Amino acid sequence: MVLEEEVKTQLETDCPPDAIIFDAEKGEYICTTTGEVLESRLINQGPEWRAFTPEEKERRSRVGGPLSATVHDRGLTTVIDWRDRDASGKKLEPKKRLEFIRYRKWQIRSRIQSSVDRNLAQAMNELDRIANQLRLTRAVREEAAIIYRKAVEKGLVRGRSIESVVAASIYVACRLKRVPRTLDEISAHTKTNRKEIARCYRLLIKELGIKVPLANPIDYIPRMGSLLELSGKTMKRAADIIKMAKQKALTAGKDPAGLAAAAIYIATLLENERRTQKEIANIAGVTEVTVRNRYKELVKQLNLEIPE
DNA sequence: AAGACGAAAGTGGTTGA
DNA sequence: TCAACAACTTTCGTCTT
Repeated sequence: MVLEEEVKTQLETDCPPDAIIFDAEKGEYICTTTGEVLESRLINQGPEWRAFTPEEKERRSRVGGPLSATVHDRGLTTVIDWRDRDASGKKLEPKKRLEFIRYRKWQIRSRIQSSVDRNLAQAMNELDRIANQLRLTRAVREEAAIIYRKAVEKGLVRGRSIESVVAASIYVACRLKRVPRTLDEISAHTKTNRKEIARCYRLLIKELGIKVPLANPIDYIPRMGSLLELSGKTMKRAADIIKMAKQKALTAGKDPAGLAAAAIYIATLLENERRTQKEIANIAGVTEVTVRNRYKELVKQLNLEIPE
């Protein structure tokens, strides 16, 4: 990506630009000489909406950010900070300070300053942070925000860390929107472990009555494929293999990521775009052994001919 | 030397009594 | 709550390219 190349030259470091690699997964720039993580600069997908009708334009083109479920108060207000400091961080003079206390009081009165609000404010921060690192689309974020809101309203967050419930909401949103992210990927960006997030995830589906479509290995292919820099043809091939496997009911109970990995491995062999099992396994978040096992199964059951 | 393969033991999560 | 169980991981030795 051109953009990333540009960023490399702007990073404050002694590393030569061509020694820097970009980890698209984490959104980090890493220096290959020192192993140092230089900066986690991510493209923030800002307001992006279009007006289709004149009325819409009228309504939407007024000042202020877009309405969004990912901001706790839907992005409508400015918050006066509780610290008695000005923008540069200096203490305010006593007189000014009193003034601000007055302002703040009014602001608090003018909003419903419930615990729910405060919880949401913090949660939406977390959500944005994690979603940024996972490079999730706006649609997924909105979905996650809505799910989280419901969870708060149902009192499901009490006794659990905000972060883990947020992470679980994101996971649910990903599943619903068919954006494959594994629990491991999500937990890698949080302080909580996978187990806790999985527990929250189960709670969410149960309590909110959410029906989650079964994870489909095919959904993993485009992303894994692009990380491996495979051609579209190879990805198509991998998808076909999964389809065949599904018809033969070979997919039940198997880790979808492992299946996708195996299908990709086979496709690379068939299309002569060889990748090692290790490369694929790393990206899929499974081990070589699993790739191998699935690969063996698939080849056998589908009677595939693997060229030398 | 790196990759592929497979056996064997270990791990974490689910299920069912 | 516990044990059985399936899928997956870890580890390691061997074979292949």
